Amino acid sequence: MDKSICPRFEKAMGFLSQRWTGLIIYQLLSGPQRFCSIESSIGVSGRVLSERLKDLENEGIVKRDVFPETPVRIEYSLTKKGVALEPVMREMEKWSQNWLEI
Amino acid sequence: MDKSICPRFEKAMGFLSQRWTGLIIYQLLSGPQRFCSIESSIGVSGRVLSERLKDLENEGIVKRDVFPETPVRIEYSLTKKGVALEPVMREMEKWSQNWLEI
DNA sequence: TATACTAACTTACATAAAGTAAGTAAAATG
DNA sequence: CATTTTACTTACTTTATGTAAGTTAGTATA
Repeated sequence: MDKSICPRFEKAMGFLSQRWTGLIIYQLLSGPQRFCSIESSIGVSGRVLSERLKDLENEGIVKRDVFPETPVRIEYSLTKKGVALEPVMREMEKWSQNWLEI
Repeated sequence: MDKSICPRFEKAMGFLSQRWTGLIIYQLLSGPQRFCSIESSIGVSGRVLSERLKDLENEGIVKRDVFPETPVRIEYSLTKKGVALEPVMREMEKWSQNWLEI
C-alpha cells in the first residue's frame, strides 16, 4: 500500500464522500437555513443531519447561530470556507445537467 | 418531506458521496490503470474497489479493457462522461489547497 | 387547565455498507 | 512441482446509516 495521492485532496474527498454532506452544503449555498428546513429539503434523517452539522461546524465549514427570540431560532449557514466550495458545486451541477438523465 | 433539490444534482452527489468513488475517478484522470494499481494508490480494499468499478462501468463513467496478452492485462479508464468530471475534481483540488491543512 | 403542536435535538435499536482476511483461477516463474 | 501475480470472490466483523420514539422548551387551541 503506497498511497501517492495528495493528502489534502484525500481529506476533501473524505468530507464530500460522507453521505448527505454535499447536499447539505449545496442547500446552504442558497442562504441560512433552519434544521427542520434542511431536513425536509434533502430528506436526511434528523439523527444524521445533527451529526453532519456538528462535523461541518468543527471543520469550520458551517456555523450555527442562535437568535434568542421567542421562540428561539437556530440558523445554519456557510462560513467563508464553506462558501468557497461553491465552484465545486457549480461544476457538479453542470456535469449533472450535461451527462445525467432524470 | 418536500424535496426541492434538482434530481440530477442529487443523483450526481449520490455517486460522489459513495466512499472511494471520487478518489477512483481522480486517480483515473492521470491515465488508464490496473486493478491492483488503483487499489494500492488510494488504499481501498479489493472487495469495495471491485464493487465500485462495476457501478462506475454501469453508469458509463469507467470502461474496462481486456488485453489478451500473456498474462492477460485488464485496464480501467474513464469514458468521455468520466473525463467530463475533471473540472469538478480540479475545483476540489483548488479548494483543498486553499482551505485545508495537512 | 389540559391537550396538542412545533423546533431541535438525542437515544435505542435494526439494517445496510464497508473493512479484513482468506480463498480461487489462470498463467508465469524458479 | 511449488510459488508468485493479477483480478477477483466469499465469509465474517465492524462501522455507518435509517427508523422510530423520546426529550426539552416554548405556543397555540379547546
